[in-house]
Amino acid sequence: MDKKWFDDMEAKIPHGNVRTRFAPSPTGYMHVGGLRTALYAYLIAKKAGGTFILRIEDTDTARFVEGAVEIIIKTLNGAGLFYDEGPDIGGPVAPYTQSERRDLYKPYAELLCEKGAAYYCFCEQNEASKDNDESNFELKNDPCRELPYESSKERADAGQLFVIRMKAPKDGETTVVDAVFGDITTPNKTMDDMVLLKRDGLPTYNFANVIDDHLMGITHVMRGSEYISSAPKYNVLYKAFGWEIPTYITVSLIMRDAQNKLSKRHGDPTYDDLLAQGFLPEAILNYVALLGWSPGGENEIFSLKDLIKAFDVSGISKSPAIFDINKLIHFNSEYIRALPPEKFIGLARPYINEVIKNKDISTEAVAGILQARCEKLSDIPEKIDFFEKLPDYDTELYIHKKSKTDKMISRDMLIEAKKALEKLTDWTSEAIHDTLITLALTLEVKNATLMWPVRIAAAGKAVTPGGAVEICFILGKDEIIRRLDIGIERLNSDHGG
RNA sequence: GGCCCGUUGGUCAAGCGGUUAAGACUCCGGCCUUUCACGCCGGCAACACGAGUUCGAGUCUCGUACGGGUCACCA
Repeated sequence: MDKKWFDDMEAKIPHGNVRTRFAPSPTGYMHVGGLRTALYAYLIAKKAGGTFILRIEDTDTARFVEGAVEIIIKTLNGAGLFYDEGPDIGGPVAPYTQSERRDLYKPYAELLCEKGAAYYCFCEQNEASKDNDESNFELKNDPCRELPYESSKERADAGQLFVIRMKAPKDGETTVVDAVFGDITTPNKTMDDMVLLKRDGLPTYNFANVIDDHLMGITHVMRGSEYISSAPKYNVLYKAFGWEIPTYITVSLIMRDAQNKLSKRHGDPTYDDLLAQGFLPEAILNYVALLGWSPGGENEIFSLKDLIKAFDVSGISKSPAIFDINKLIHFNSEYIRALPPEKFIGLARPYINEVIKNKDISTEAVAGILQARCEKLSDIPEKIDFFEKLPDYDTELYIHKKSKTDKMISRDMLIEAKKALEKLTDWTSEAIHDTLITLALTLEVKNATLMWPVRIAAAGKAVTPGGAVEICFILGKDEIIRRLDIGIERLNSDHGG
């Protein structure tokens, strides 16, 4: 490729103050760690008023997954991490999918060969190094490394199959500067001649990354710590090209426990799994932001907007963090409770309708008693199933020490409650409440002595969302009278033997 | 095995040479209350270990141990 071509490429590079990218490989799902990387990259860009870019790294043709790119796009948009440039929306350095950029990489690899910083390698694919022999870690000297450039080029041009490898320095050391980890210095002799361009003509991840980060004008490169040992090699490439090295921001892994990182294979939930389990995107984002990053203060609740303001690279932790579903649940219930009621009703409706088919039962009213009481939306069905159908409960439930009830007392209370409620024409929460409270007063029993049996008869469950009054109201007069009768009947027959 | 990185309660974490070592989650008490939940009050629980440096070390240095990452024509 001639010099002009390279110059043209250079000329196209945008020079924003801050440009970050999320560069996932389309695997078919988004894991929690990926979401966090995307979030941090987004935050860094937005905090600086910069540009956030989505780039798809699909140079492994063997791993093509149908619909995987759509999942990534859907996730990012769903989480509110809107990118300014990307495969579906384009941008100044399109395309943003590496497979569509395939012809860009080879000229750069060849340029490196020409400069003597890389070489054509004609060896058979080395299957030995990818096997499982754990004792074989030696860096081998590639015989093609010493081949003269001109003759290699001729062989390649003549159609002989080849890969292009980087010529790693043998002496000295390389220092990588990382915004999180500081300076990391490694001896160059531990660097291998990594493949830049594969036999199929496509670049390796490592090479494509360097090329595209440069060509897209990326200023801050964010990635997981699994790439930290490759960073010295990136520096060698940048140096060979004479390009400016971006700011590296390396984040530690998210683990499932002290030994293993979070993985779908081990059954750890992906982002979509979490959504399906009834977690809110905002809660997931908030939790994930705090996994490996600390704002310093005592507040833990951050909207995306708040995060943009608060985020700072200096708060990123070097040590890995264990994903704790309990804490996520905590965030989720906080977010659910903070939702405007109309919003909550909308989210809860499908879960409520799952078990409640009876049209007389108000979804809004059920949602009302639920909002403060659910940690995940998926908890809803089992909490409210009794509204639809009175469970076949045990009369032992009527015995409650703190409320001073036993079966005898409960039966009497139900009879009194039935009488009082039957007379009630104005079926509102207030009216039911007043009626029952007045009744307790008249009977000279504590509120609980009356309320407990009524609630048990109404719900057939020891634990319910909401109290006797709310449940009565929601079920409606007819149904309550019917359930009170059932309760009385059960207690009678229970007693009579 | 080489190279690199990490190590504050069960978990997330604050802490940047002098603190009674924050806070949150979990768990356990108590209060509130018509159950539960919410809310409020309280409690359990930590600087991996060993040498230095220093008047003084969770904080600095070096070792040790443990854990992780990486060593593919995968990303």
